[in-house]
Amino acid sequence: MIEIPDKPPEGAQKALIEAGLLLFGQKGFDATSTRELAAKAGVNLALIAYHFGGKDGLRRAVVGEVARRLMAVAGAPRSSAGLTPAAALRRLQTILRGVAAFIGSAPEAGPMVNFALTELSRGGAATELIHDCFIGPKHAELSELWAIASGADPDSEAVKLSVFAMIGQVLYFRLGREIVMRRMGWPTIGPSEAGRIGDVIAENLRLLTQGEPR
Amino acid sequence: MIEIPDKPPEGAQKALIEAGLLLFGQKGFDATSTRELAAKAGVNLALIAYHFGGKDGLRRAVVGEVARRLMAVAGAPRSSAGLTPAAALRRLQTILRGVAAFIGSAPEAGPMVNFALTELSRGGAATELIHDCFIGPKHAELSELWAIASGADPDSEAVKLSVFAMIGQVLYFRLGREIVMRRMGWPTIGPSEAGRIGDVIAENLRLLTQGEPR
DNA sequence: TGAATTTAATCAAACGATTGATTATAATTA
DNA sequence: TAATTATAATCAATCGTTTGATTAAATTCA
Repeated sequence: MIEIPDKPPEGAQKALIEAGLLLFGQKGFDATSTRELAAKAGVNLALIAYHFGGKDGLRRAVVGEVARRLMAVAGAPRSSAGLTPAAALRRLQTILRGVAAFIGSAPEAGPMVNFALTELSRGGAATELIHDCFIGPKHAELSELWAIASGADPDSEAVKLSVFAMIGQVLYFRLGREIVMRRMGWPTIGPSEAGRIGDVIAENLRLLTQGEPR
Repeated sequence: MIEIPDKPPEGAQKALIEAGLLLFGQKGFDATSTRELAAKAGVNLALIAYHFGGKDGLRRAVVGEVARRLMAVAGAPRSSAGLTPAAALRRLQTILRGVAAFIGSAPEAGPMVNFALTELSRGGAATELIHDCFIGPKHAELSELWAIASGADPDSEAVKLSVFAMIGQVLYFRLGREIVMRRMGWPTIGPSEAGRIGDVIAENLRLLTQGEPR
């Protein structure tokens, strides 16, 4: 069972969790040794077992911390009742621009996204947790906004799938970072490039929600 | 250096590469032991060193095989000269529908996509290879089609980014498979579900390329 | 108050198990 | 014959974990 700490850990625990988030995300769980973790955290090796019961306990703690941060980033769910289609679109665009900026250029986003997506694609125990406390509610909120903006039914399959597709768009710019940089001829993806990615996503959003259905 | 074999391997080599593709994709490279690989391949342990020089050599061989298969799936690049916008859109939709069907429901797609994306996100030596012989040319072809369909400049940043976003859409349905299934209430993603995903992507494609620019 | 005890945290060192790799020899195959 | 595969043993290195000792603060008790 994975639990979400209500308050951020401190001291050695915090150092180990941060080292885990970084190294697990960069190299993967199995490629990271406990000694490496301890060294990166500046902490004694035995503290992994002491605080988390073992390496896998640290993995669970990292998952919990990721979930905690994601919830903090996402913020409290805002009601979209009474929004005009234009306002709903604007809010969608703002959210996606924020996510694109964070995911594209925030230095801590890389390991976090890598770690989370690896956990998800391997179908570990993290799947349920991350779904329940982040993706589930957030997807529902985005679907509602999408429905208002486009005039469709929020519970329709097309809307729900479109929202997933929209999420996938953004995530790929982190996952395929190297490829994108190479192909675009960008030396890096900084705030400026992330902003231009956000522009394209926002424009896509407008076209997808405002276009005439056939 | 990674090389692409011009003809598919046979015998023990083939068995080992297939085991590698499966296990590396499912559990990750470092989580897979050489003994596990040999057992899954039904082959003796020493043959990994004999044929590939070691575990990492097998990894390179798997990358080469993935590149070979991707090129086979992608097929020869077709010229899009002289296409009408409507025809370009149709071809785009057909390609994406095919990719969605393969990625969404083909059983061998999971480990392959997992493996390839892990290699890409870790920025290993595979990045260059997969980019040069698959993503690069394919992205150029798709950009050309997109440009014809939408009337934009194929070399514009917006078109190139839109094509990446389009690719990201499709990939996410494999990577976030478990999440999508859970949220959609689908027990699995079979040909039927993959088809409906393809429908949404194709419709999105139409809206994105045919919508009025602002 | 002052001594005794408990508790939590940290440490260096070592443990047994597993890892990838190597070796020599035999059997098989083309 | 030459290339390939199987068998089985062994290697050094590294793995995750455990151990017993040490430290410092908190608690209890006389």
